[in-house]
Amino acid sequence: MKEKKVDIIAVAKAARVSPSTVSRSFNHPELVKAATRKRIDAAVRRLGYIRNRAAQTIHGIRGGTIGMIVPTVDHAIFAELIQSFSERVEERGFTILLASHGYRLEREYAIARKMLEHRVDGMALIGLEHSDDTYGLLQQQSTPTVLLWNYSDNAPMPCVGSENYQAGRLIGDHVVRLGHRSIAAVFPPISGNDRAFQRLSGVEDALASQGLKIAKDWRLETPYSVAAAKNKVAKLISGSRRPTAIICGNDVLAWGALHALKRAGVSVPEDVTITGIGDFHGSKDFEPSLTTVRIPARTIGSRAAKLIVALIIKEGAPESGELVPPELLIRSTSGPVR
Amino acid sequence: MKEKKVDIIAVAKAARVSPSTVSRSFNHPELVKAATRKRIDAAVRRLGYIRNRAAQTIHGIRGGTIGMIVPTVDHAIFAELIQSFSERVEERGFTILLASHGYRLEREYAIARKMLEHRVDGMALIGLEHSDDTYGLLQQQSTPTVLLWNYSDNAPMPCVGSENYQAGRLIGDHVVRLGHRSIAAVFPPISGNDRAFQRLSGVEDALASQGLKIAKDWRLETPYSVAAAKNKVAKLISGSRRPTAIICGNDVLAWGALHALKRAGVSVPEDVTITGIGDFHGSKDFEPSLTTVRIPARTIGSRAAKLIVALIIKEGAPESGELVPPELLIRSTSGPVR
DNA sequence: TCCAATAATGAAAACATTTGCAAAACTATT
DNA sequence: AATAGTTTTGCAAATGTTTTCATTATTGGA
Repeated sequence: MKEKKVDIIAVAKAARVSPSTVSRSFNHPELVKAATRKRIDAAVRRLGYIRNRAAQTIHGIRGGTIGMIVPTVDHAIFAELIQSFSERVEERGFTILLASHGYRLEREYAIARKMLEHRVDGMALIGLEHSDDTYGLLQQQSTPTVLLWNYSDNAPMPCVGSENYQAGRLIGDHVVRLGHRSIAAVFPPISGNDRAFQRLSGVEDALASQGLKIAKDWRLETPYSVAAAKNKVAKLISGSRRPTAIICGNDVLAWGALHALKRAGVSVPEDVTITGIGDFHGSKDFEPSLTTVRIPARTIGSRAAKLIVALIIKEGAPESGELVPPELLIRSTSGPVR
Repeated sequence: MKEKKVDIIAVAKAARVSPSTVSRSFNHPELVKAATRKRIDAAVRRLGYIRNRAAQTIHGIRGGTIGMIVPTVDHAIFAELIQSFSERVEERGFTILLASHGYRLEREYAIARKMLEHRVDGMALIGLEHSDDTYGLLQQQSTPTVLLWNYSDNAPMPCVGSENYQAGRLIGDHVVRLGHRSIAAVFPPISGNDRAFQRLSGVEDALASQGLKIAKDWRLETPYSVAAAKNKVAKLISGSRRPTAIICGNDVLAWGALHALKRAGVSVPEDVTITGIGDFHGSKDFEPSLTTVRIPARTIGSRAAKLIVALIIKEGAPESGELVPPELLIRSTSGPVR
């Protein structure tokens, strides 16, 4: 029966002050006498009062939420990114409103709109490829936005990330430098996924610089999963000709490849070189330890968090974004062609 | 300069109707004439108007957000859970407000409070172990809440998950049934982690039923990471005596163990049996394929989503929660003691 | 003790909506 | 053409806060 709604007025009554004073006691505590404040706090506790952010958001006050839209959360790499981003952003008093679009860009637009309805203070999107509608929406509302994961000098909005092209290039160069000429590639579908597309371009250009090319039937496309990659690669190596190197679009696919090879009794790197991209948790400790390109998700996440917060509270923010360079990690799964 | 704030009144003016009509056209479209609605829609588009959810939340209307607090997002298993939960919840028009507490229960309370300030429509927490304050808060505010991941008949709130004790028991029984007597365990820290604690209890009871016990120095505690587990296990097997089975608290730790063993040239399962818990993506396709207990994260996530939505929109919801049984998966890393 | 500062509080307007109720505009029926 | 009914619309009050401005209380000199 005590189900009376407890709002700031109820608190005011209980503390025998006016609502204004209660409000002030929250937002500008230095303006209210210590004794009064104590009385108010007591009332708050006694009544179990919880402030209504919605009501203050209405006054143009920041709500303290940042919208984040990712393709999916259950890829190791996004999970890492989300974690570091949200940690950093929480430290500064923000909470993230998270949603996933499953690689469907129209979904992304719809979600962004919804988040704007909730009056998020800022937005974080993955990658540089978004629908014109999405870009238009964000621009028109002039919502502080940061693009994560990918970096490009001429991105339409501040971005923090690596050049995925560069990552592909690094690994491609490494592989050709080892003398490989029969090279296969295993990549995720590239539609709606500019990261994958650019990595692949980087790899292709690296090969092309030596006049090399990936044969059509060695250009495998598989969903992001160990199982799928393992399958595809198992089939690949059972063929009559076998590549001497398999470049994978990310570490998860590389793990799949490694398992397929182990199962088939093919030794790595003696018989086949395998490479990944990403340097996910676990890649270093895989046996054999995976050669890959490190794209530092945690660093990106926390730099991006810092940037978006700066943009939101406008402290002469560097609107430009930040390039976090990828790094080639030569470990045990790659070796000279025998 | 067109920077005029565009609110419902601006739209009303542009469409030459009253604000009430605009509002109605959004919330009860059937009450406004088709022609008028069209005019309003046009105005909305022209002005780039975006509704202000905060202003409607104030009227007691549901905001369409569900708060979700997890220990961390970058553990494979939570990522999977979050993904399936959020997918299902988004289908029904909700968005999740996500935060992580890093296994610190006081943080969880603070976050929960903040989410309540944002007037989330419901809350989702991981596990059954929460501070009294948190439970009290949720109860007092009578916020629809669901506890994910763990199930217990006498949980104080509806929960959807598996009995982690049961999971531990299954794997423990399996291992002793294979004849193992020298058994080691590798588990994550159990403080603030009731899941891990219960799994371990299950395992211990299984062993105890045969009069077995895990030696103190074979009871390894390691953070959730392949690297850490690999390290610990490498040290373990280099000792003079070596266990014939290593039970790991989750699949990630088991992967670490497997890599350590491979590195040391110990064969699995001939020399040592390894088991995990969780059945994460990739465990089945590991070489050798990991024996584990499946705790179906996706199923749990989507059932929980369904439940919380039901609780929110009160459709005679089954307040009780749901038990999703774990399942023993005997694969290639476990075998009879030699 | 009185006055001027200064500190603390309250009243009322503002914020962007929704909604109950009443008025206005249509339709159909005679 | 008038009436009764029905559909659309607008007015005004309400929602839970914050904030500006004015008012009251307190304090420190003289």
